[in-house]
Amino acid sequence: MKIGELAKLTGVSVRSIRYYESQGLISPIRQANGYREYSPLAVETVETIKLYLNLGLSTEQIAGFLHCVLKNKEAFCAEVMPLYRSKLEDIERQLVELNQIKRNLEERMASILQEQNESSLEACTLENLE
Amino acid sequence: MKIGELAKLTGVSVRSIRYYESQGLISPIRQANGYREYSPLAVETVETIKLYLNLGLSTEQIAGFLHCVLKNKEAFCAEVMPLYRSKLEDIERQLVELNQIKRNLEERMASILQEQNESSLEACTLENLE
DNA sequence: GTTGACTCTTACATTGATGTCAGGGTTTAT
DNA sequence: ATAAACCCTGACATCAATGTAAGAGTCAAC
Repeated sequence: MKIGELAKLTGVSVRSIRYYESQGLISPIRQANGYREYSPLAVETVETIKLYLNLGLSTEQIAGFLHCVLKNKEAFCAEVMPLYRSKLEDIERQLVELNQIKRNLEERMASILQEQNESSLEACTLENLE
Repeated sequence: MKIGELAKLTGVSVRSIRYYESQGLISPIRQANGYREYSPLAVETVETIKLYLNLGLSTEQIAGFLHCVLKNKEAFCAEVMPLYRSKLEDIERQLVELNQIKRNLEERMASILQEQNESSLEACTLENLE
């Protein structure tokens, strides 16, 4: 099949499929006219790439084990587990950082609201005294 | 003071201070020789910029309220609270997304470990039968 | 044989704060 | 007066996947 059809079948843009090729993730043969020709298996390949990209892995990381996981179960690809571990550590670091920022934001918001309340209380008191 | 001194006092690189200026966050006067001249108050300005950057706000957003918060308490700067709210929403979206990815990763890791365990159990059984 | 729908390659844009470098002026201390 | 240390502007690089567009070739249908 041609690249446009592969794009439709997978929901991935033509641009992205060509990019995956430039990163060594997929290698279509070329027809006499220069068009890329994909086997039906390419659909699974692209779906697999999508899956790993959605897990936050980079194309470079995916390139390291894609061949293996297309032929075997993940459990038999030794490269996968260490990547998952380090990705998980990344994510946990990001979660810590985001939660820290979140707490800081919430504290600042709370203190703004408190100051505003105090101001309106003052105002009310003044009004009451008048 | 000159830019190098301001950089040392604040721990912010000269490059970044110039960048803040290009974004309209700080406006030193120029000496006859073209050098930037900062008042002592610039230290507080840069520290304040740092604080908001660390909260994840962009220089563009900071530009919208920096003048106000340098003169008043945050609670009196109407622009601040809406920004905090939308930033908090951003962060909560990111937390949801990261947690989703984390769960997916952990599931995949668990199933890999399980398959590997099953494999080694099989192996052991075979050995025992020999 | 012409038009429309594909395809090709190449290349720039996106995002945003920061690093770094080049080429050139200024100041300060020796 | 010279060297070291500073300052200036301008510009490119970073990260990474994707969008977009130009200019050109191919193919199918009418």
